Amino acid sequence: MQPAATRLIRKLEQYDVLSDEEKHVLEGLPEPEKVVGENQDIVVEGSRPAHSVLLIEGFCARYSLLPNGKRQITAVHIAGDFVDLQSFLVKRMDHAVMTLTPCRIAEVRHEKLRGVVDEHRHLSRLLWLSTLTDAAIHREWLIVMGAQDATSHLAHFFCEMYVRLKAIGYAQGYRFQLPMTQLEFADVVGLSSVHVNRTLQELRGRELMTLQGKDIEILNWDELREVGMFDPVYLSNWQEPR
Amino acid sequence: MQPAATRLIRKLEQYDVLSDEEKHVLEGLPEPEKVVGENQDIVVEGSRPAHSVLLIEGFCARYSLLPNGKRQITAVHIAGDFVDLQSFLVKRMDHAVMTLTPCRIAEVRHEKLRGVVDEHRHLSRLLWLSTLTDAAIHREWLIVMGAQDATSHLAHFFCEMYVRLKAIGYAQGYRFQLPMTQLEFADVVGLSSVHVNRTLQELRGRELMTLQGKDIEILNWDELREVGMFDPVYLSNWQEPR
DNA sequence: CGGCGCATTGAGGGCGGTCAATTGGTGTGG
DNA sequence: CCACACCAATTGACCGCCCTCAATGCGCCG
Repeated sequence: MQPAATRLIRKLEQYDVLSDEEKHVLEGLPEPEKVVGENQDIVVEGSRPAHSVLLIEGFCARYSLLPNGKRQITAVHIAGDFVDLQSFLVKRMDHAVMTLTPCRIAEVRHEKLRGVVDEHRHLSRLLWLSTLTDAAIHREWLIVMGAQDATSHLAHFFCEMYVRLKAIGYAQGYRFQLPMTQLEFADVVGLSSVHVNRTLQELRGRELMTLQGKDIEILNWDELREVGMFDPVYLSNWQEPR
Repeated sequence: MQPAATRLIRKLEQYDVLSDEEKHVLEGLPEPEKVVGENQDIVVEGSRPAHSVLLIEGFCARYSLLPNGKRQITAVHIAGDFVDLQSFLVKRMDHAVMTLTPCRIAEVRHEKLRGVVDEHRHLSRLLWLSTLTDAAIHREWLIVMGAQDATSHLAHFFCEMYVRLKAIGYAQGYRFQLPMTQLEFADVVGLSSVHVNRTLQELRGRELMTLQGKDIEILNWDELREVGMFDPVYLSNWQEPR
């Protein structure tokens, strides 16, 4: 079994148990792995891809550029995420996806995906569910963006990334790596990088977390959660097995 | 044919042509219509509904309440929208849905939906697509929320609502009804109602639009679009027929 | 060693928030 | 028909969060 399929299987097993046959079907799905450097667009706005991208290793961001020159990051993707599964059903990309780090990716051709979705009801629902989880994260970001201040917003973001990274085994205790610059944080939370910097100092000063380069340690999970008003249900809200 | 099914069919026909058989299947889906007064919760946060709600007539809002006392509206739904289709696959509602006006709704039981989705690949994809359109709107709201100022944000919101209402025949020329209070606008755009009020005065003062009570008229579409950096592609970005 | 990108700091300003009062429209009961 | 209650819209005053501009430090790499 190639690693790309492993990733995909593990991803969908988050949602429900897979039969051996289903796993076998999934193994045939991804194309051979590719390696991409950092700060590269892997999906271009306005394009009309014939495949979706499965992220095997690394970090990516979905983003849009506005006429006023600002960039808004609308999602941060980690290993195992289907970065643009929606492009399977949607005509044209209304945003771009770039790598934040060097990445290993595998493409999944829509043509093949179509076959799997049409033939395997259960897998089809799981893939649908995976886009619904994306939407749930979008909604949560919207809530935080609209109703929380800078400190709270950043706290929430770090809580979310911690939970998601922990879930795929990318955290040791309360330590994890988040290879993003403060400018990228700023484009996630809709603040200036200057203010992000000051807010990070506040989070450090309150001894909620440390952040040096890419290395983060959460020092006080309970309080960080409270400051960020973070409730992780939106991240793992799928139906139980059947 | 009952009106509820008509609505659902028209909704999916936005995405692709439906066969007579498919239409027939959809006709059997909605339960008898219900009427709900304004400011009522029709989906409760934390609940685990056995049906999804199809909005036949009226306006609804998805919203979340935060520990800090604020309310964030994450979506505004209009006639024809499937208000919580995602609850079909997601365990528990992570937000609530309330009526903004008196509404006519029809429930669609998940049990029945499951049958349709399993038996009809094409309909299944169209329903999936409808949740992807919701997600696209979420992303767009995120972008606007994070990267545009108050004037621009409200202009964008009115552009979006105009295009969506126009598409279902709810606008005459550049006039339409949007039965929301300024406080509700505020909870959409993440501003205080005081500032919304002042921003509306600016939009009026620049002769971009009028707004008296529920009645809106767009006076200068091109400039309103430009101010709001509004590009409607995200609203109708689905694949062509097949 | 020099260059470059990122982090950090300072100063000043503006957008939008909060608090509070007033106006106005609408529905209801006397 | 008027009085009153209630809710939405509006206005004013003041404040604070976050922005912009700009300079400085700092680590990494060629």
